[in-house]
Amino acid sequence: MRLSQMLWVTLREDPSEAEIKSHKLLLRGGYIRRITSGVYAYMPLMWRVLQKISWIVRAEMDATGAQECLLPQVQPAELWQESGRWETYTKAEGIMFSLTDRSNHKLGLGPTHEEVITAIARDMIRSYRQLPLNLYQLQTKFRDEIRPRFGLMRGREFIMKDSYSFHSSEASLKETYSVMDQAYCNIFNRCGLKFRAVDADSGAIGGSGSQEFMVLADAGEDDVLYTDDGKYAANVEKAISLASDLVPSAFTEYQKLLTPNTETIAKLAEVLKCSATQILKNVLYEVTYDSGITVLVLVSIRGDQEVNEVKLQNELVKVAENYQGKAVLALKVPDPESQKAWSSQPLPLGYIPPNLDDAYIAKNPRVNSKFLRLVDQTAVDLKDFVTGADVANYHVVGANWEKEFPLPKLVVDVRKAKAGDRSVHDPTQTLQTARGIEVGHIFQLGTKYSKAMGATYTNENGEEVPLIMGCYGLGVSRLAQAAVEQSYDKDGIIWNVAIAPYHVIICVPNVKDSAQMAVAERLLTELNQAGIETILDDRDERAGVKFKDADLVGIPFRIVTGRSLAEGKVEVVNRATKEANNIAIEQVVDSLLAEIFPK
RNA sequence: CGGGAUGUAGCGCAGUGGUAGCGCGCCUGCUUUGGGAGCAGGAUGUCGUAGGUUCAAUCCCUAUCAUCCCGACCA
Repeated sequence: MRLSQMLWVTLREDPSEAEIKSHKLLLRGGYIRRITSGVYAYMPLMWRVLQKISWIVRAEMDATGAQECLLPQVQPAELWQESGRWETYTKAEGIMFSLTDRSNHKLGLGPTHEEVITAIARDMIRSYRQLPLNLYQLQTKFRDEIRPRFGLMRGREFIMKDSYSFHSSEASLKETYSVMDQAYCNIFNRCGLKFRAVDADSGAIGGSGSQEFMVLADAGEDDVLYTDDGKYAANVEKAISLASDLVPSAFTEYQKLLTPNTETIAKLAEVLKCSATQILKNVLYEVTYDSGITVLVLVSIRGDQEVNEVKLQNELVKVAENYQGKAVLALKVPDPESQKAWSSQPLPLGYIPPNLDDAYIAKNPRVNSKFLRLVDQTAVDLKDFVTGADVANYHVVGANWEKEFPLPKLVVDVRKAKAGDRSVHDPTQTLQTARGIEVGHIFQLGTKYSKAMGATYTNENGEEVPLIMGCYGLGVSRLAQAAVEQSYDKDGIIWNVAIAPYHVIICVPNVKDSAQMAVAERLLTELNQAGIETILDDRDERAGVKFKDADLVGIPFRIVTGRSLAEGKVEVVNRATKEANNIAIEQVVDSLLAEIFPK
């Protein structure tokens, strides 16, 4: 390929729309163009990178015995209604693009493919003899994200590898799950990424065990907690830890104290000269179920701890049937405006007790007449604690469960683990924190979808039972940008050889010098014939421009057919190290073969 | 969905109640040819869109659309 014939435009300055380095570099390097929010065109260089990653993914997936297929992007609402996800994926914060066809049928653009694959499995898998089975596809996914951002990091249209496995036993599922775990590690290693596998929440996809693969980078959207011994790593959404020790309370007598201007725990602890661990914090949430019922949730938790909303949401899903629902549509901390909508009188914000009276909300038909009261495990052990007095500017001290306040019946773990906490597996280890970009997520789904959609097979005993499933996702386009986020310098991108759009770029300092061009043409042919993907910068530009552009796009090796030609040599420069060597023209191919495909 | 910001040439940005400019890029010519060259000449704009105020609006007002950022943050 010759650059003079390629549609390729680099930018000197950072586009104002980009915030993080990888996004700026991909735009400046002419790799991507934004078409609308969260939707990008992949230009020729980008497409080569994506293809490289795709081939690595295919190779590793095929090696596990998985089979590639291609499922439809246009999916009927009926399938999603069967699984129970149509509502949660299209209403409220739902992320599925949905549409209606000419005959008034509802359709959705596939954000994921559990429904489609389960429908196929239901039709095609009849016997345990066909199991286990693992199908995968590489395809564009559509998700109407609440807030697309950072270029390919969170797009509304993106490329994903997803696979789905089917089993006749939990043991078989776990075996494939662990094979996928290994395959993912192989993929990320081959792409040259620094990553970490972490315990994860399974979210709306559902199921039991799940693990995320995080590319470590400060621009990542996820917080990862881990221990230095390498034995524990988890997404903060899922992470567990030991809470700090409870400081015994000095308040032995129950009394009500005037505590003005202590709406926050920090101020209260300062005024009362007590530890935040002795305070019982009562946090109000507003949850809306898919049944349309809104419930006000009062979470009591130790003052020094915070609520993990993902864990809280999982608890709320467990009790959804009490409110005729199956799923949570929205969960939020109500702001003063929405409080007005349902409270009969102003709430004593900052001074709320765990037994906040249902009378505040009982008269409003728009919300459930009673608070749903939850208490976090950490708060159950509190003695002689401090909490709100249900009146502005007053707190009570020396309070106890079942004496002044009834202990809520629902005891849950909704505590957010944080850096510095002691680890559960080894209390001498403390949790460290890092930012990560989620590029892969593997799940043990179990029978959630097969049961909902009636995907069964006949087992050894002649019984008809639901298929046991696993699913495994990998963000191809996100991985590409994550690789950039992890590997660049002041001059531009530094691609790993395995996923670089080309291995080598030949820069001709002066295209009007026929000797330079002749050598460049010869090397272009020889290198490509040797399997080294090479591009020739034959544009009529000055050398400096070509060097800047070559650095910006990050091709791993640069050949310069310049002044060293006098000695029958060309200069070979390593993009990552900037190391330059003059190598005899005849030896260039062998030398680069050794660098690019080391034994 | 809430909050904030921005829409002016391909990109980055100025600017003004009297019909618009800078840098880079682009085109032509000459010179130059190892780290985004120099000189000379040139082209490019419904000033996001729609209303309103005004003798006059890119500028002021209203609405709308788009894009980006922050938040779904704890009593």
